[in-house]
Amino acid sequence: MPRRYDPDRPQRIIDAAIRVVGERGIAGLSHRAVAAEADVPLGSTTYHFASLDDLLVAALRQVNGAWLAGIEEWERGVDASVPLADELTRLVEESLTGDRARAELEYELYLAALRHEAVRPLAAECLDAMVELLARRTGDEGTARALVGLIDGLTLQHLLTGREFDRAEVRDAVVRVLG
Amino acid sequence: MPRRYDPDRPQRIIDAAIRVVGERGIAGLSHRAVAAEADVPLGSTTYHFASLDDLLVAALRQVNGAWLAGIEEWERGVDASVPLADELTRLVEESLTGDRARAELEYELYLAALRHEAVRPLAAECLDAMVELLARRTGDEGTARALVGLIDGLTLQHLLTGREFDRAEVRDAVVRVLG
Amino acid sequence: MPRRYDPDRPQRIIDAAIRVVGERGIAGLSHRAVAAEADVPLGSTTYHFASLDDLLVAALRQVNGAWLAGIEEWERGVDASVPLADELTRLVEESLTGDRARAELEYELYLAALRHEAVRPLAAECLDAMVELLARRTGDEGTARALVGLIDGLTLQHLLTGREFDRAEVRDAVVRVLG
Amino acid sequence: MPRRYDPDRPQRIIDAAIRVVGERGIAGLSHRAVAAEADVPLGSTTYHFASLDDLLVAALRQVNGAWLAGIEEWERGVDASVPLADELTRLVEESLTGDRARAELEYELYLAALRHEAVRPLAAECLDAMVELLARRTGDEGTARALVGLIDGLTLQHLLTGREFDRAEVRDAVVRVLG
DNA sequence: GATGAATGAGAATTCATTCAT
DNA sequence: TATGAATGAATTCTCATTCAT
Repeated sequence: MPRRYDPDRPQRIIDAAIRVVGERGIAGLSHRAVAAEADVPLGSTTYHFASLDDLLVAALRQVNGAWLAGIEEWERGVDASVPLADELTRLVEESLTGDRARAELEYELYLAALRHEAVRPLAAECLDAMVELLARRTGDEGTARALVGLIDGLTLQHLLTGREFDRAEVRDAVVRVLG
Repeated sequence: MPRRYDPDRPQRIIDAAIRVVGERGIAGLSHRAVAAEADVPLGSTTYHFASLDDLLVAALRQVNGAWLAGIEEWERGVDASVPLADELTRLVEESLTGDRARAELEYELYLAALRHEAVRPLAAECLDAMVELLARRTGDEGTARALVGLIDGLTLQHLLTGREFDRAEVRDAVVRVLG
Repeated sequence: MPRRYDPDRPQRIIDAAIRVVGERGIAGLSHRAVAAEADVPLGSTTYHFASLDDLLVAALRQVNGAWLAGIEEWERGVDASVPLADELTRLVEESLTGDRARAELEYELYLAALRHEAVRPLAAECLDAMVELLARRTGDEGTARALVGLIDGLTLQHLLTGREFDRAEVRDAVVRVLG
Repeated sequence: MPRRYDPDRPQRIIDAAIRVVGERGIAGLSHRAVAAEADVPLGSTTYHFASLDDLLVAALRQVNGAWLAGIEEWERGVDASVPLADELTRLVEESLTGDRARAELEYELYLAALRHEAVRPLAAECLDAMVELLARRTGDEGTARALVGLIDGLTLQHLLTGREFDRAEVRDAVVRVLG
């Protein structure tokens, strides 16, 4: 087998890792699985990412980045003439009715951080960024934090129970928290 | 070595499994680890629980039961003369300032449910029970669901960021959701 | 492949480990090599000896035992009418002109103990046993220790330089240490 | 990154290799470990030393050289008015009470030589040099060889058993071998 | 000349599960 | 019924060496 010159192999390994986590969860992440998914030799994954933790963090950092970009795009698209509650409800709805695998991936990040020391800063960073962004709209950090909590909690409920998304109910709760 | 008469060995195995999950997370659950923790032969764990999933479900079912019992005890102790928001804030505070390992264990249940088909009903049951219980107080399921979401989300925030518990802030959010 | 009932498999694994160390040195000891040599599955070696250290210690303990038995046999065969120096010289000669692999194995034990925490007690035990045994003949521990040192050092010299065994020279040195 | 002009990089790699062997033993020697310790790129170690054996031999040759220099310095410092036994005892004492890591390193050379074809000449050279040097004092090669054996054997005993250094005992043995 | 990248082999362990006793 | 033994697959990680740049 020829030795391929492959300058963005690290990036391809990260992408493969994200797909693996998306499909099998963080518990299913392994050097082998990633190597197979990226179609690179096993040793290549450990060459570029010395430990599985390194790879996990690199992958989650990228997921985080994409998530933050999505949020910021949402913010830029917010219509000032529409109540914030409507726009937030839309955000939740799009997250839930869109790619379920992606939503699961994002929440798996949160929960993995509970056990994974190395992942906690990533999750915290995500939370903080979301709070800060919402605080710019609400003018009040406490309210922003409550909103993030509410949204996260409701999203988890839906992911776990499979209940249908109820737009009015979510909107109503958001309105109340906004005060 | 005499074959000991040991009628509650299955229970002791479950208890050991809970300790193992509490210490190492669900990813750290293994027949071997449980057998060592319970001080029973390895074969005993597979004899009483044919697969690791069976053992995991049995353990989580027990954790759930204890959690529900705790909630119900909280409900019985609720002072009708005190605003519900105060009692709920106290509930969150006690969960966060008490045994962190226990809180993590409960949220790890959520994580497991995201990926583990077999665990999802347990998580859903827990959520539904909490909603039902709160609905008895709020008189309204939608509000109860929003409350549960808010509480879960805020608890996760605290577990992940390590931020200090801010009683006034939490209480304020609960008050708003209660309407 | 049928699951063989094989009650003395642990012993066979130890024997295989000794052969492996004999042929490739302690650095060449690996689960794989032992499994192949013993003709058992790889997992079998780790089942019976949880870590490679465990296996190494078990193997060296057996080598030690055989060595001690050899020394004790030598002692029982010592002819009281022959000067001790002659009998000791014979002991060294037999060790050097006999199975070179065995002699190397025994000295590798000594030297491995320098780095291997787990092996040190074994080497020390061997040394102490030899000293005690010789002290019974010399009546004096200090002399016994010097004798053991001399014998070990000369043996190493021969193993390392490949110099021919010079009976008179060795005997002469032993005589002097005996005083 | 500029290509630095670094004419004694090979020497720095050797020094790093000696430190690695000193800390982790010969079994712990690897290109990677040396590259990290010397703070040079991995490829640099294989560029200057084509195989790991080459590097090991270069490192041990240097250790040998330092050891021989130490012995020769000892010889030059020998006080003719002091009995040779006293000076030899001092030599052993200094080796044992000084840097234990250094003493271990020197005896690890012996271990390596037992198994490593390429290292044997180095060990033999060391032994021969010491014998020759002592023979200049004793006037007799056989006695010198016995002395070297005694010293090596006693040193090993102390390294392995951790017994306290007993000056009188060692001196007594040396006196006897000197005849 | 010099070096980062690449790779395939092999290292120790862990493990769920099966099966003979 | 209960359990120690057994096994094969999979785990992470390390490594010597080669090679394209």
